[in-house]
Parts: sequence; structure tokens; C-alpha cells
Amino acid sequence: MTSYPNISGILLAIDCIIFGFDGKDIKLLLIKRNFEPQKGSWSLMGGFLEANENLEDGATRILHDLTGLKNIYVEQLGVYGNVQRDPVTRTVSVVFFALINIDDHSEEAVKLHNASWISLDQRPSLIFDHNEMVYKAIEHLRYKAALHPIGFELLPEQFTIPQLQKLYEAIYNTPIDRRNFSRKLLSTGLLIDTGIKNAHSATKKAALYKLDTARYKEKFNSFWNFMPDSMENGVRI
Amino acid sequence: MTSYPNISGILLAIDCIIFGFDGKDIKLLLIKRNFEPQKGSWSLMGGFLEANENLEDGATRILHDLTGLKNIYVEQLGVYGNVQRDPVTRTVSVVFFALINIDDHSEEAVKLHNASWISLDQRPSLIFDHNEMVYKAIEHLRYKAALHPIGFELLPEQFTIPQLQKLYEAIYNTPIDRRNFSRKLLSTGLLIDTGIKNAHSATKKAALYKLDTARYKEKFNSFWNFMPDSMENGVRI
DNA sequence: ACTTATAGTGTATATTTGACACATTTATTT
DNA sequence: AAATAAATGTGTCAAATATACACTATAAGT
Repeated sequence: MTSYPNISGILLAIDCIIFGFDGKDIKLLLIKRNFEPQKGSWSLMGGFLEANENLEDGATRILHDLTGLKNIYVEQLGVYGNVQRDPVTRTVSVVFFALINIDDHSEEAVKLHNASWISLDQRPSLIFDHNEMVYKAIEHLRYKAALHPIGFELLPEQFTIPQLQKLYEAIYNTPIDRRNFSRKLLSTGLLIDTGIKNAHSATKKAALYKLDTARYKEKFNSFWNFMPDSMENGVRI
Repeated sequence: MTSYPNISGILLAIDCIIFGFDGKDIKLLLIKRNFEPQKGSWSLMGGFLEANENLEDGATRILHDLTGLKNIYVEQLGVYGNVQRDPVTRTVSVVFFALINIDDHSEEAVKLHNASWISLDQRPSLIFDHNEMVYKAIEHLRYKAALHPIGFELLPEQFTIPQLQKLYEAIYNTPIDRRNFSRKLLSTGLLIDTGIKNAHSATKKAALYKLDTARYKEKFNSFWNFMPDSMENGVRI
């Protein structure tokens, strides 16, 4: 057997939802298309899957293209394949969810692609079903950040607790009590005090922390409070 | 613009992971292939996406084919697209996660496809990357059931609390305290006492409950305990 | 009537969360 | 140099939730 009879292929695209945090707002990296179709409209960064390319490799390629970065935090968000979603021809899009430290991106690469960082509440309407994708990504960010320590992916290697709090306030669009937040975060055991104080501050300088990466990996999945202790780090079949 | 130049299509398959619960064990509906490739091996139920078919419609079609059921609980689980995953030709598979009430399936349809219900801990090795898919689905079931009331999708319309407990014990492969479980479940307000008692019981007959479907929809997403009240049913941008 | 097995309800204790007060640090102002 | 403003860091109490465990109730078989 060397082929499947009577089955024809479908175009496979990859679209990337890229989140950043500028210290105040959650931002999306969007492109103003200088190519067809829908030239002049806003959209997610994307591209077609190449013939001998794995899906994750395609996402990595596209993300690197736009940001100049490797080793980005990426997850599959879903597949969008409605028959009419792309007016040019039927295209199924695999959507990836990416979190980056906004300070690390390459400005030249972003300029080259006519891309911009845009705050969630100022985002323009996007082409095709990209609005739907972004909506789902925001939901996912909120869901995931409530249960897993992914917030750190949006921050520089060293960060302060107030910074982290502003991030969560931006994600959930709600104020959080400073003292309870600090207690909760420190109790995770994920933060290591670097001993250094934040230099750029007009008032009391906050302590800079870094992530305990070993513990981060260990604790990434220990979230559920529904089941008894035995599940903590996974009784698995 | 009526086409994208220099891009060729890829075969798109759909695979379905179908969970059931027989009162004791979580089961998977798997097929012993009586067709090529890998005739004789075990695999998930699947098929190719049709030319004018949406992804979810394809999943619905395939699920109906095997179970005789409509209105099945379905979610996208992910896309598997490694270049070498299908030895015949490159195929990208969109995987769906389905939960059904095992009593409702059509035995003829299952027999026709040479399918069987198999307990998780007795499942055979599957073709291609289907083992990986199943592993992810089990993880997802555990994750999701800890946060959302999806367990009910695996039970008949009327069920007892001890039945529900056995289901959760099967999902997490761990014993749960009867009294705390009952209190927790009742406190969700999702259960309506039908007033009927379970007939098939050699001892004290348990009360039969049904799901409060209005409240179920309402509460489906109110799970996170990380953020303050304001999030309960979604402050959204 | 007695036994066995399962269902249903209650209660005391420990742990976690939520609301809030006070003290500390640093640049700027007086 | 002392006072002020703005932010950081630590502590405490009450309420809510989770955990562990004991007792009572019902149905069927002996």
C-alpha cells in the first residue's frame, strides 16, 4: 500500500497568537498585511506548512521569522477548518499560542513584517476567523495562568513581585490584593530571591526574583484540588 | 486572487477517542482493523475529512458511524502531523475527544466496524501515534473532570451518587472518601433528586439524581479559584 | 430477629483564603 | 536635614473550605 485512493489533500496553514506584556498591558503581535489576500487588513502571523515539516517545527519557524527568537513557549490552541473560512481556497489552520518576553523580540524582524504590538483592548478586527482564534487564546491564557505558572514566560528572567502582580491584574482585568498575592506566590516555592533590588524605581526598590526552574518543571502540573494527595504528581496508568 | 501559488495539499484525517464507563472501569472504543494499512492491528476509529465538510462535522459523522449516536460530547484534543506518522503517505490527523453513555451505543454499528470496548489498563498497543493520542486524552479527561462537570457525559440520564463516585475513582485510579465526595457534589447544586430509588441493588437503594441542565451550562466554566469573585462568570474584554 | 452490605448524615479539626493595618524604603520637596 | 509621597514588605484575625472519621438507616438473605 503506497497511497490512499480517492482522497485529495487540503491546504494546511499555521497561525500564531503571540502574547507579550509591557509592564502594564497584555499585547498581541499582529501584522498589517502587505500581501494578498486582504492586503491592508490586520491578521495573525501565519504561513503554510511546508512539505517535509512537522507542525511544531512550522510554528517555530514562523515565530522565529517574526520575532528573531528561538525557544519560545508554544502550545497548540486548536484547528480551524470551516469550509468557507478562507475565501481564496479551502485552508485548514493549526493555531499556536505563544508567550514571549516582549523585551527580547527583534525589532527589525517585526518591522520587516509590518507587525506591531497591540494592547488587547485596542486590537483591530482581524481577517477570516482570526478574531475567534484570539478570543479563544485570551480565554486559554486566563484558564491556564490560573492553574499553571505560565505567567513567567511573559516576564524577563528577573522580575519583582509587584511586576508579576501587574501581569496577573492585566490577564484578569481586575485588581488583586497585594499582600495576599505576595503570600500566595511565595508559598509556591517557585521564586528565588536574587538578593538584588530593582534599580529602576522612584520609591522603595522591590526585590528581584528569578524562577526556580527545577521546581517549575516539577510543579507545572500539580494544580488540581479536586482529588486527594495521591494525585499530586501523577498516579498514572 | 483565486488560489495560493506553489502550495500543495496534505491529507487530513480525523481520529476519535471515545470514552465510556461501565460502572467499574473507564473504557475506550477501539477498532481491530479489517482494512489496510495495518490490517489486524488495533487503532482508534477514524476517517478522512471530506472535501466540503467542517472538522466538527467530520468528527460527528465518524462518531455516528461507530456508535449510532448523535449529540455526543466532543472536544478537539489536538493535531498530530509529524512527517513520518503515517507510513503510507503524509497525513495530518485532527483528534477528537468524545464521552458517551456506554449503554446508548448501537451494538450493530460497533460489531460492523469490528470495534470493542476495552478497559484502559487492558488496552492493546495501537497503530501509528495513536498511543500518544490516547495518553493525552486520559490526561485531558483527568484534567478536565477535576475542573468541569464533564463526568455526567459518561453516565445515564439518571444516576446515583455512589455511581458518580465510582466514576471519579476510576478516572483518578484512587479511592475517595464517600462522605466528603457526596457533600462536595451536592454543594455544586448541579444535582436534582428525582425522588426515585435505584431498583437494582441488593442492599439499601441509592437515590437517583439527574443533572440540572440549566445550572450545568451556567456553572460549566466557573471553576477557577485563583482570581477574585469578579471572574466567576467572566469579565471579558 | 440477626447479619451483611451499602447508603446517607453529622461533627471536630486543620488548612487555606480574604480583608485589612502597620512598618520600611527611597526620591522628591520644603 | 526634616518632611512628604509613593511604593514595597510583613503580620494578624475571621471566615470559608477541606479532611478525617463516627454514627444511623435501609434492604435482602439467613
